[in-house]
Amino acid sequence: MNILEKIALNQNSFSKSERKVAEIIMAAPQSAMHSSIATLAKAADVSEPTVNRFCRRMETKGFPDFKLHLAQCLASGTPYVNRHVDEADGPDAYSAKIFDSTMAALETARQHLDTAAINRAVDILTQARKISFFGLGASASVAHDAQNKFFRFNVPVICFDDVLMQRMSCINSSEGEVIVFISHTGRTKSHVESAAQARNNDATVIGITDANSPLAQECSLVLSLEVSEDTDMYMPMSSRIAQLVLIDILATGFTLRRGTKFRENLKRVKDGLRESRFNKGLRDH
Amino acid sequence: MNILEKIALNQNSFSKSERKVAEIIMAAPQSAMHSSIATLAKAADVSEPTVNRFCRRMETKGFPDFKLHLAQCLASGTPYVNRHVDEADGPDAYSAKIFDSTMAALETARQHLDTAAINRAVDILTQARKISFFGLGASASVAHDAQNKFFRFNVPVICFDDVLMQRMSCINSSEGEVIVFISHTGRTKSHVESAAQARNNDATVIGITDANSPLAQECSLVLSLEVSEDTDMYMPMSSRIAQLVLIDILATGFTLRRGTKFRENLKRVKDGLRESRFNKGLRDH
DNA sequence: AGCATTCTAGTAATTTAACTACAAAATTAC
DNA sequence: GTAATTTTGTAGTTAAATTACTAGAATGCT
Repeated sequence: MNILEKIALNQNSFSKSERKVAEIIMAAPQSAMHSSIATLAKAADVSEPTVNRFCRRMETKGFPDFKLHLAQCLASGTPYVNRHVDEADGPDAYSAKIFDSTMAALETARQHLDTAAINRAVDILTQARKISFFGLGASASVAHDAQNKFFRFNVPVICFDDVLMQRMSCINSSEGEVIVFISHTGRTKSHVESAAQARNNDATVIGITDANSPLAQECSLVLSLEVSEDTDMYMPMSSRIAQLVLIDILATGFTLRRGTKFRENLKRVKDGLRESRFNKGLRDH
Repeated sequence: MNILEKIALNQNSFSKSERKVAEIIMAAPQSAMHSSIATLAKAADVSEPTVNRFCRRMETKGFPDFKLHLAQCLASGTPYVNRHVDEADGPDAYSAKIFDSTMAALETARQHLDTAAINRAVDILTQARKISFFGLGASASVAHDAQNKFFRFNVPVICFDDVLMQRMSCINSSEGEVIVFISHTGRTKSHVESAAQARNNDATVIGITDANSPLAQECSLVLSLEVSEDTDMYMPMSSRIAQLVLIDILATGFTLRRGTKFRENLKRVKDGLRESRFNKGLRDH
């Protein structure tokens, strides 16, 4: 937890002078960071040891250490203590909050990433005869994106965002095929059933989903994304982004595994897009 | 520029003792951050003022200030100075690097965000009779995602990832319609032409694209995303993520503008998804 | 209500860290 | 090889942070 959040959280349990210190810091963390203990104490109208005690209560070694913590949590842009979008927020506020919560989600996702599982997934994908990506709702666009990425690798890849097509595809699946199910909750009935079907046909099933979900039970390999509390107001936000980054990681692992020669393919695809562009066309859409 | 990069950059122009200091810091920035000037001086086998002078040369106010800078650049996880994926990288390394570069991209995107433009875009979207999202290639999945989000708002929304459908749709467009073109480069010929067509029919054209592109010229409003150097190896990565976050921001702005009552709609949509789930179904896919 | 106990805050003293001024050594230029 | 300049270190100074102790406020108990 970052230090400003911690201050905000404990605000109730503070004593009178501690609250004064907290307020001064919260009001202008940037300037608090650059103040000496004496300056800050004067600003909060308390004594220096009070400030010091405050720092200690926040589980830091002392004032200088406290400033380091403060610096770290101010490092990434706006110090929004509360990442939840509020009704009264203007464009500045809600934009910053959404960026904040997205980045926080990515940070936790990174920390909980199981690179061994990723490595195994890359193994499986590189050896696949055919790769399918299945997603529904918000996860459908992630599946589309995955298709777009793996399509460039010149491997048979397909993407379905439709329950029936997914089911049919699973019924006809066979050994050597890899099916990647993308689902944040892992509780979509049709996904669970389709995954079971595919496993039955000896296809390999990879789940990008919650580790403790019914879908995870049916998978040969689970890539779980621990995303910090979804901040979304009734909409998937951070989870989706984390899934996309995971796709990027898998795609990168894939190209690295395939070696240098293979990467020339990618360049060809990219160059091939040029003529559909107005000059300067060096990048993708 | 972050302070570690700056040190790495100036490494050549350092004197003998300065280099010693630099090396100690680069080798263990985390511990340097928590050291006193005396400890660090001893570790580098130089005198204290040398360390102090080093800090000043790095354009900081002194040692404590230097430590703050250090803290800030160590704040977001691993201090990978080089974020580019290397052939020799293992799963740990490339995963970390992709997370790093994605987050760095979001950080720059946030800093360059034009919230006034966002506010205007929200204005336009809330008043639209019909909203269309157009994307091709990697941007197609962003368009799909946008559709998924705005669909929940119970407004007429459509998404095309096909050149011909996009063109036809533009030909039939009229006043009151809003068309959002998503394109990283803004140089896709068909997009530019379709946008011009739509403008001709008095439809409102919003571009999520490069501000200095041909497409931007044709737009009523441009939302540009300044994304730090794309780290991708022949594939779009960070740009896409930033676009999605922008969609989240627009969607959030939309719901806020529509007010509390409107938000009950969203809850209904969410609750409606329940029965397609195995118990515990509180979230989207 | 009054006394005691505990918790809180401030003063003053101490310790520690950071910085300055100056001098010596080393490097470079001529 | 000497002078000039740059680099580095020593010693002293100042400032900042922390500790120990004491006064005051709040709470609890009889």
